[in-house]
Amino acid sequence: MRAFAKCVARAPYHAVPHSSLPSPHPLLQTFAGLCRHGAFSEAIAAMASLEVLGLVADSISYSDLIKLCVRHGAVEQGRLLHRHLSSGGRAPELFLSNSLMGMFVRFGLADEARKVFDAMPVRNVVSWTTMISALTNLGQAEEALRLLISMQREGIAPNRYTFSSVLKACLTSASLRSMHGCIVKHGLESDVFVRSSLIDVCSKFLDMDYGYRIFNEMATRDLVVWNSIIGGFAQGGDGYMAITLFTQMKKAGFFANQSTLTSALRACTGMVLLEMGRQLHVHVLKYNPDLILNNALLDMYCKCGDLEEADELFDRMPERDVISWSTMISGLAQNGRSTDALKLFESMKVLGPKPNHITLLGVLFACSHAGLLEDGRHYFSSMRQLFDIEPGSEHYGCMVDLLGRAGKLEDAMKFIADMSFEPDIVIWRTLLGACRVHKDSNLAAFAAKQVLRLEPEDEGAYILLSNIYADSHQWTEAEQVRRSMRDCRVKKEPGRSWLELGKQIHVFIAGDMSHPQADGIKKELSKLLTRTTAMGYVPDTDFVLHDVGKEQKEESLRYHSEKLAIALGVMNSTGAKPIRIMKNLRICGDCHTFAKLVAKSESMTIIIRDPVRFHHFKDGSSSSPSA
DNA sequence: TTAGGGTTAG
Repeated sequence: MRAFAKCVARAPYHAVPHSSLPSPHPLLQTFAGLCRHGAFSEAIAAMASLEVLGLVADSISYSDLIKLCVRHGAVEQGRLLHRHLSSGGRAPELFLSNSLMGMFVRFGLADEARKVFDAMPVRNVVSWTTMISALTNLGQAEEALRLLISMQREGIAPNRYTFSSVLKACLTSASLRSMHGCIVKHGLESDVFVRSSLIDVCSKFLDMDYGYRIFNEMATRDLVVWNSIIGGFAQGGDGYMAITLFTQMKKAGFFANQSTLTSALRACTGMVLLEMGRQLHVHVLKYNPDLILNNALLDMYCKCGDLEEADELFDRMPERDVISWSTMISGLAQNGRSTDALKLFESMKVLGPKPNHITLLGVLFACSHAGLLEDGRHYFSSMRQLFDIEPGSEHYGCMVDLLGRAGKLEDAMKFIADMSFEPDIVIWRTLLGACRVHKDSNLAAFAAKQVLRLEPEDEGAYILLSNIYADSHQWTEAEQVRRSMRDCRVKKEPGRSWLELGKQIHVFIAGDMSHPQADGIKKELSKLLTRTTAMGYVPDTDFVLHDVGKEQKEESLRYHSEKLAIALGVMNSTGAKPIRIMKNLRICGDCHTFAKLVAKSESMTIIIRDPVRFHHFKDGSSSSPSA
């Protein structure tokens, strides 16, 4: 009733008789009709005639024409329209200026949007929000925040649209919290759009406690909010939390969309949960998965070591972008199929999109892990010439790894010295690792000092340095390093291996026999040791770095976490599926040999993933030459 | 006429 009364009140009781109004120019009527009916080219042509005659049409027609320019992606015509509306040096009216800004933003022409904005004599909240949103999307955070302050100085209050946009411009946890305070002051803290932005920004700062609190305080949630919180945990590395929330979301009655599934898959990838990833794949098949979801699925199979499934998916994908190709190339390389990775890169050069710096990282990784020194040099030197990619520190790191593995420590050192920028900690760590393998304690000491200069609490450097001294039986020096480690309160992260059996995850720590089936595992391990010893396995006590007796060393090797996991895997294996084991530290040389022989004696496939790569053991051979 | 979520490496 109230709406009806309003209409009546606005009705033109004293309308001017038609005959007394000047009749509009016929061209204006034609122009209005063309705009209203979407006749784009004709409307633009008519606009040129209006210009010649010095006629100005009505705002609704111009607004329709702006929408048509956007729909047709017609940048030049849009500019023409802007010029037409600004003719005579006057700014278009507020509503039209806002629309023009929106049009330029959609065309990615923020500078031109800014010109419209600056020329406006009056601006409303939409004008300010459009400009702020354009700036945040361009990463011009400071300018966006400056505009937020200016608009308030001019007496315009930001609304839910403004805050949803400007939150991306918070670059520190502190600025996020102060912006949250501002949102509360404006009474907008319960808006779902604002909250999902808040949660998203929290995840960027890895401040998920704060994000989770905001999420929990919400009375009503929509799918995007669930996606923000699940995505936040998945990207922040807390896969367990992401999966838990994914389950809760489904219980709350929401249906996962492509975005949700992408995050859930990322969580599985992070935790190397192949079985759960496969279950999600079944879920994905209900949709027509888009490129991003397929890429996430591809990455999950690669990172979980199921290359057959990854290969098949890659072939089946209806569309592949640079991420798909890079994922597959790195996946092959990480799973020990470097030659296939390089073959795929060669076909990408012919059939695929232009490689980017990440693609080249995968290629160099493939070379370094297969010891393909010359290929590596070739690809590295071709980066600039062929692909216009400037090598970054990661690419240099791969080259140092490649030279280091090949035992060319001096070349690696020279390579570092020739770098145009300061070597970072990763490069020094890589050199240090190579020094350990090739037992160059002098260079190792130098590299370790560089690492500790950049990161005084780097436990890896202490351990590697101590290992080098222990390898060369310099026990006093080894002990000295361990003592400085203790002084700095740096502790060695314990080796941890885990495997999925059904829906259970079994975790083992070196020497820890608290597993409920510990007795069975011990027996199985003895059996496996007897069989592998008969095949020539000799415990490689070089990998035990304490100054202890031979028997003690062997005892310590026997219960390395990956050996315990292998034993449990063999006990529960039907032989049909590979045994998949994950490890938090790099696999040691002794366990590498042991796994290879167990795979042969038991006729099984064993796949061990360490933080750097996968090791596939089958028929007594391995995808990796050594640890 | 203005707003929020998902993919490769590290």
